[in-house]
Amino acid sequence: MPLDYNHLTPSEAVAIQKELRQQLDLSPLQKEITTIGGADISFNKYSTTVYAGIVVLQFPSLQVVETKAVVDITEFPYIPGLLAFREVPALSKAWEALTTKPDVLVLDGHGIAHPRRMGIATHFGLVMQTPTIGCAKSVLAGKYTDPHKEPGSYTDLIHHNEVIAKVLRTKRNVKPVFVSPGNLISMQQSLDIILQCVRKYRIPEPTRFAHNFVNEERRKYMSEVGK
DNA sequence: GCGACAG
DNA sequence: ATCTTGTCGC
Repeated sequence: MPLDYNHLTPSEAVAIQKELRQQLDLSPLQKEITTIGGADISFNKYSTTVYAGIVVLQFPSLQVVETKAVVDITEFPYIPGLLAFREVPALSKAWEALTTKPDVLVLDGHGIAHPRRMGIATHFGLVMQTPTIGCAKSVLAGKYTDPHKEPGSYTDLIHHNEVIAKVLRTKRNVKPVFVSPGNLISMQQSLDIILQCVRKYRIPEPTRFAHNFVNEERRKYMSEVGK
């Protein structure tokens, strides 16, 4: 049965995070990576309709092999620290619809770089029992010093004396991105994989493609129907 | 109590 | 996140 977090109160959501967290496994992924996925959500401001999508790419060539999108309704609001309760249900449906489950999935948001180590990538990885990586565009928790300006340089994002993410400069003269493991993968592997996914833009290809894809789906759906 | 705060 | 064209800067 599909996930339904719609009628949860924030404190109930936090309780679920603390429960799920006990199953977290950040040991190195043994399997060789042949495919990688990118997941994202798009929606119209003030609307509860969300468009969730996942793009599967060949790795390391990054050629797209499959795309899947679903339209869903989300009642849960955006609350910093509880993003997963708003987006994971819809993303799970897109995941189930995939013909090819990627070896690892990159989500638009944090993995363990979260106040309770339960960012959206970690949450999704625990619920779906699959390897995930979080790649966020801004920080939610922790402190860091700016990485050098050379592409590929990085520093540590630290929270309560723990390294919770790598602050990575993907391109010259752009803000860094925050890479952290979600579940079933290590911090070092997460960083290595994301580095191999950087091409011409600041955002690594998996999430960049997913972002473009869900936006296209949203506009297409709005013109076909009217909502 | 005050400030911060993924998408 | 989303609404949006041109434009300043490396």
